[in-house]
Amino acid sequence: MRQQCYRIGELAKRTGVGVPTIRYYGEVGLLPEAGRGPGGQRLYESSHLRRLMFIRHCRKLGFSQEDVRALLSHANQTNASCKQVDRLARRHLKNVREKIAALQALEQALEDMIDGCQGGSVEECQIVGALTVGE
Amino acid sequence: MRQQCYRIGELAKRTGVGVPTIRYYGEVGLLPEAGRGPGGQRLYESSHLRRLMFIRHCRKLGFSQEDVRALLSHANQTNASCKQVDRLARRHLKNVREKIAALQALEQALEDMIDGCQGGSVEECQIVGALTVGE
DNA sequence: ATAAAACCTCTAGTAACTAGAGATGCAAGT
DNA sequence: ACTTGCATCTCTAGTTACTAGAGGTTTTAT
Repeated sequence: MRQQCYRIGELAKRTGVGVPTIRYYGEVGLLPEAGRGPGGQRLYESSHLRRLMFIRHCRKLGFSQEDVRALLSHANQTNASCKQVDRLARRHLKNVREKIAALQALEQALEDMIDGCQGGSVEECQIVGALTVGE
Repeated sequence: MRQQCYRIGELAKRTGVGVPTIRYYGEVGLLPEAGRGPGGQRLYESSHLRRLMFIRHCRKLGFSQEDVRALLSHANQTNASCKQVDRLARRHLKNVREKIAALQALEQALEDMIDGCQGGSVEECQIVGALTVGE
């Protein structure tokens, strides 16, 4: 009645997280360190698998490592209210929206710059001009 | 008939680039190293001022350091065609648009997650659920 | 038995700065 | 002349989140 064990490569395949990255997560404490086999290899259990999946989803959604830590600690207190989780998600959404807005402004500026360019020499180039004078 | 000279703090004030960043740009070769005064202080000339402005505008538009290097070298060959510059700007615009699209997908995913959350305990929280099961 | 694949540790590199320590330089006030 | 205080200097290390590589051991398959 022993637990199912995965070696690091197996875990990598099942989660889509690279092998070095898994080791790295162990080092920085995102993923508890695994037990070791006789030859020194890491042996992970299904709890690791679940946790690593969770981490991967968070990272895919762009949460920072710090956020992931917080989310993990909240997610494991099953009885607590999910207010904190909600708050974190909303804050992150706000960040994402701000980034989008900034990038859209950038997009506009680049479009204007490119539209102004008629070809020709650098001397007359609107792009270079815009970058030189700016603002 | 000597050139106007700026010390690093003055340059920082005029360009809005931080003092350590200016020194850093010197180190990595984005900005030519300045001459030194008797006490060893950097003394910049108006050419530095112009170049630093150019760099700052580029960085504000999100060009990478590598891009800035390329833009600078093109901008200084005044007779060359501005094709390269145009190409760089377009490539960058493409990157920006891709980033926007990715972030918008993210935004949607986060909105869905947050909308599903009814408050209550972590155990029933849709956010935690989504992060755990994912995909 | 041997060869290949997977694993191990450790160090260093990425981008683009930012922060800090500890030592001078310089201009102004007493 | 002296002191105060800000600006500047050099140098090292830290940030984020990994990724790459060297060089060695273990496991697995033939």
